[in-house]
Amino acid sequence: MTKNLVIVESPAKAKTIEKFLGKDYTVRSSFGHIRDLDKGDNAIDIQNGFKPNYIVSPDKTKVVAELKKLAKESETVWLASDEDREGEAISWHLFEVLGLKEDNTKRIVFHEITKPAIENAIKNPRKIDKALVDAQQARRILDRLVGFELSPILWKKVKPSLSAGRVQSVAVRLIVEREREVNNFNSDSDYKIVAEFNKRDHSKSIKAELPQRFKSEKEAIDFLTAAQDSSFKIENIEVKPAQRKAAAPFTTSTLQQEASRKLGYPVAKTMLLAQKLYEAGHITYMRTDSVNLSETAIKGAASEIIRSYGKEYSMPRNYTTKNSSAQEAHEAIRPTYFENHTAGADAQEVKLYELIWKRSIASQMANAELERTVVDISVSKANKSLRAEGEIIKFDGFLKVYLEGKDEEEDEENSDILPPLSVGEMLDLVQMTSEQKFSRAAPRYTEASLVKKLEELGIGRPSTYAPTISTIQKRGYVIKDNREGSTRQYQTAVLKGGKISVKTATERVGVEKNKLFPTDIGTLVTDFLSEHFKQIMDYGFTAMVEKEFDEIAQGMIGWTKMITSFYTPFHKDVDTTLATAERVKGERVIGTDPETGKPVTGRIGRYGPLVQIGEAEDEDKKFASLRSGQTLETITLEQALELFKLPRVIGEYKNEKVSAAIGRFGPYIKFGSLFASIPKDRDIFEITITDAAEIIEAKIKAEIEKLIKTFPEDKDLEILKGRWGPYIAYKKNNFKIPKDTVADQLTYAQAMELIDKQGGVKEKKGGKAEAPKAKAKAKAKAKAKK
DNA sequence: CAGTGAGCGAGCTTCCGCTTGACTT
Repeated sequence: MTKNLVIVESPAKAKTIEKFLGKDYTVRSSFGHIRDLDKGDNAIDIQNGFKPNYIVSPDKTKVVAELKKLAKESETVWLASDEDREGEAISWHLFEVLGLKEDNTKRIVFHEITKPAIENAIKNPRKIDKALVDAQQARRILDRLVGFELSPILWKKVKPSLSAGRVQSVAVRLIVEREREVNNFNSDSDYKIVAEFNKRDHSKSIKAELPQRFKSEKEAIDFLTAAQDSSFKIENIEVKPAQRKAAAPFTTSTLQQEASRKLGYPVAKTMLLAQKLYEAGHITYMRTDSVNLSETAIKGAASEIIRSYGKEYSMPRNYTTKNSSAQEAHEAIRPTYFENHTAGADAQEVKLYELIWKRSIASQMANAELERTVVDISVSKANKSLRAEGEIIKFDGFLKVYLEGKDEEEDEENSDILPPLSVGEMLDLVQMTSEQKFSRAAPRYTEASLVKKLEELGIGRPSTYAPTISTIQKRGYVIKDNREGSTRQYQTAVLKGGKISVKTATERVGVEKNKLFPTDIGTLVTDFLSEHFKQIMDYGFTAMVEKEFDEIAQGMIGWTKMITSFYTPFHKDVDTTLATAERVKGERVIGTDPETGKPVTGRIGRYGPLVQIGEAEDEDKKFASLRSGQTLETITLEQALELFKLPRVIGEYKNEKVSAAIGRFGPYIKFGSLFASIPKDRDIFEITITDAAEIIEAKIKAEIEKLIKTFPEDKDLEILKGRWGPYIAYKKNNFKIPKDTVADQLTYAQAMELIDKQGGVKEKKGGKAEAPKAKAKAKAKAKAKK
């Protein structure tokens, strides 16, 4: 029997709060939402005012049963879910499902998990805000309607199992459009002049740059020629104080960006590690859009800063959230205890904690005081001056612990420390260089920079950024990929020792690592949706409906009215599209095959993008799959024709035919029934039989080494060596071997016991990726029999 | 894991947001 039952959303939070409240209070968690729209077609009764049919989520039945029991035994139930739209809805669903009574149910909210905040909340209970709940219902229902009416159109018109939605479809669109920008970008170039001078006494050197750039190489060389006979004089020195301010403490989005820039973590990894730090009590909640810090936190940071760095480094303050879509139910992400400079269970957690600690501490530290110096150096024979810039730090302030990273490497800044200089001083030229510089297209998105963009557009929430990124990759709309880039020539000219030498140099361009690229399906679906559902694909759509949700929350408009006025025209578009739109295959004429004179076309086939020689009705038409990194939109005729040169027979080895081709996992060599991947540094078209033999032998050796042990008792049982060390393979299932067991000494009985302990052999479920493949195989076999 | 690319066409897929485990390679 408990007097008070408090329900929060997260179990870690429940644990902390229970400590604050004492023994009269039992604190439990709902583990987020407990109820959702039913799965199938009867989730929303559209005819009947969009009446939602909610069911308790299958994985929540246990939690709900327990909460129900506790609620019945309690005098008062305190609904303490988050203070935002979703949190209010969670409270309402709890009220409904647990069968609570108005007179002993109290709704409370707090933005920070501190004792005063919670005590204050208990003193100021209120009722469930039904208008806010309605806003959430509108949000939920709109998302379901959009997602579950658009996706089936894609199944019919593009490909089965695809998906579309308010958030994901726009995320893909961003990537598709950025890719087109990059591919259509016409780079132009100009010429940058940099110079290095010595002081007359040769004590120090100074780097300077011409602030303007020249449009042509001729102008640049003319300038160097003028400089050849010039003298160089300091005309002006300007010294200005400047300040740098620390960045605000982390939100989910900025944490993901910074962990990506500084630690190279994908967003999902950052969230996983942050979750662990949170559960261990090291940091505050990691899904937040707020930069707010509690008073306790600000005080804690200040005393830690004073203790570690001194009083002059402390500058307590709070930040305001710029993003208007923020709901601010939580604090910023910060260490729970600032005195812990390090925390975490493994190296990766430790690094993330350190980042959070530094960022939070820095946000409470003094501004850095700088002194910027700008020096103008005249060139006597030219009507232009060079500029040298220097920066010195007078007081480091927050820079002592932390500086925010940047997304793009900018041109190297010449903000060195300048030596003492005086106006009128003459300088000696060491050398002056003109270099051709090319303009760059907007950079492709990384996972983290896409999150940043989505947040700017108000699309998605802290809890969904990482899942959205993973969904659009899982659906095959987007892939995270690398590009080796290509070389480009550029012109340079150097003036040194009174002579000008001109030369052509090369640089590497277009190198990409872990960037998001659209696939052909992603491009196709984006174009299709943009054509038929302009409104949903509009970058401002979410912001617009958010405004309406706010109006619902303020009681200015009923939620069914809002949904009706959205749904009526939307559903009409759905019907029209279903009835009139052609099935899309992304067909494109690439060119003509010079050998046969037949057209070469590209399109999306059942198994992905392909190129074809010959018309559809041609008996002898030929197909070839595109290689990874190639797209229908950008493939050239030359590249397409290349694809038909495979599979290629290399020769014979040990009386078996050896051929090379490209499969799902890249280039491979086939030798009898053996497949061996071709290493990345070998070209599939140039590989010789000697190279092939080497690869084959290496593969055979690896296959033998892979097999650690077999058992006479059961030939299905094998001990294999995998990427993560030894494991047990049995009837298509894999099982772990405990670390303290020596794999090659396992007996049959021990192995079977391990299998049993780990749940035994299960029928392989038709996983999403597997099912269609298995089906295709079965079909291919059926065909072969005929 | 790997060479297909239509077609009989069953029955399935799918959204966004709130939370953690329970899984496997």
